[in-house]
Amino acid sequence: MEKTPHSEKRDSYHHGDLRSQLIEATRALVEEKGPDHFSVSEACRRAGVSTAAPYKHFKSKEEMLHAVALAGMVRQREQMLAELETCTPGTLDRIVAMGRVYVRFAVSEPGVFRLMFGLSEDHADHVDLVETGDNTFAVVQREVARCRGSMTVEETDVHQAFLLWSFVHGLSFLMIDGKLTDTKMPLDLEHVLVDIAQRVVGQGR
Amino acid sequence: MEKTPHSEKRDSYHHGDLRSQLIEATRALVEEKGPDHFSVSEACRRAGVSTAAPYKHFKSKEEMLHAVALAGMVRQREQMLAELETCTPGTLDRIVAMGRVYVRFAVSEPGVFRLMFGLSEDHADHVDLVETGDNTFAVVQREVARCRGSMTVEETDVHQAFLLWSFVHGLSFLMIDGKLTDTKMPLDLEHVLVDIAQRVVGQGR
DNA sequence: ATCTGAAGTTAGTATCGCTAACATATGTTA
DNA sequence: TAACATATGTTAGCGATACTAACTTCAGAT
Repeated sequence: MEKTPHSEKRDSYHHGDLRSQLIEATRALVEEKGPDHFSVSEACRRAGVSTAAPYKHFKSKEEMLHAVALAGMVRQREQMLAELETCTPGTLDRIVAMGRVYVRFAVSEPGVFRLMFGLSEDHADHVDLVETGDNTFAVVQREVARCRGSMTVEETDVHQAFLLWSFVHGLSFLMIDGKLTDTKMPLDLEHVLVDIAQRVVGQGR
Repeated sequence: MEKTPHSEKRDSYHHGDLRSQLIEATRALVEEKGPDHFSVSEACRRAGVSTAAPYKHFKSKEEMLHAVALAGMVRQREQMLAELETCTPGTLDRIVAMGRVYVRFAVSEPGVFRLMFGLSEDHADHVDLVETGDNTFAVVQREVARCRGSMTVEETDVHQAFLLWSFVHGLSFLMIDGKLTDTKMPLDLEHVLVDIAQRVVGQGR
């Protein structure tokens, strides 16, 4: 009674793992075609089920995309924490590392990144998305405070963390939008990240 | 033989001004429903024509959205140049003013702003979009150079202009995505813009 | 052994993007 | 002025899509 991996034919009427396989199919399609050209039908074809099946697990197309977006935020956060492990505490290195992860994620998963931020969906009413985002942002704030040698987050830390976030967020979008062709804007990412970290965190205020 | 304004019934078989009215209807709908919930049919209803009519003027839905995006970029650029008129040359004021316009545009026309940047469409192959964007960016570079007291744009100016652009771009997206609820992040936009301008342009490198 | 509910299916609806074929008006030219 | 060519509308229809309703399958609890 082997379970069906990916999109192969089932031997049993029930699928067994449809929800997570639909999420994976959705994620893959969002990357391949872009979030605005994703279709539920195609995800169904990949998962090898009828087009009505998803509605036993999600109440709409939007909810499927939402699940993918949430998984993306969690992944992004995990990558961030992992990268932090490699840097010594209280240094600018850690700020730079977080920015590197942010941009790297956007570039390697532009479809999901757009889902997480670029869509017109009002994310404000999706509590889980907001919470995960806040959670990640809190990590940045903490690191900024530590650069100051403080263990508690003050208002200046929030301010600086916010400047950093805006910057890497914009940088990520510009990169995945192809606004930075190598010809007209040769970009040394590492250099830029260090530069901005110094300008923002390196000199207080 | 009065021409039909907006979506009222025509007295003649031909519309007379369909192309521009479709663009306007598209723009309005993109704002109201978001770029991802725009439909050609609905634009047709607004313009008071059949659903096949647009295809005499645009070859696809994408091209309609593209036209709206382009118009948006032009509008944004015009607002920028207008605002510059009000500031004395060679001052940080001008940098701040451009940032203010950028963010203000995004906030007041989030739908169009997302069309201009947030979509997965590969804008790189739409020459007109790229050119308009480059054109606007060149203005920023020039202003940065002038802050240095130089009339010619050097590499450092390009670098700094790029940092500024990334920042306001990210800030704009975070704002329209509702990531900055007033409660958790009370944002004094003007203060933030001045701060970032000083950090980036105010001290060379 | 039966019942119940979760998780599939088929079939069908409304909407959408787009095309083909046809209709109408307008401006050019004989 | 009449005929034609062209631009710009229309209707009708196709295939894809999101979603629902009603039915089927199957596993687990009693």
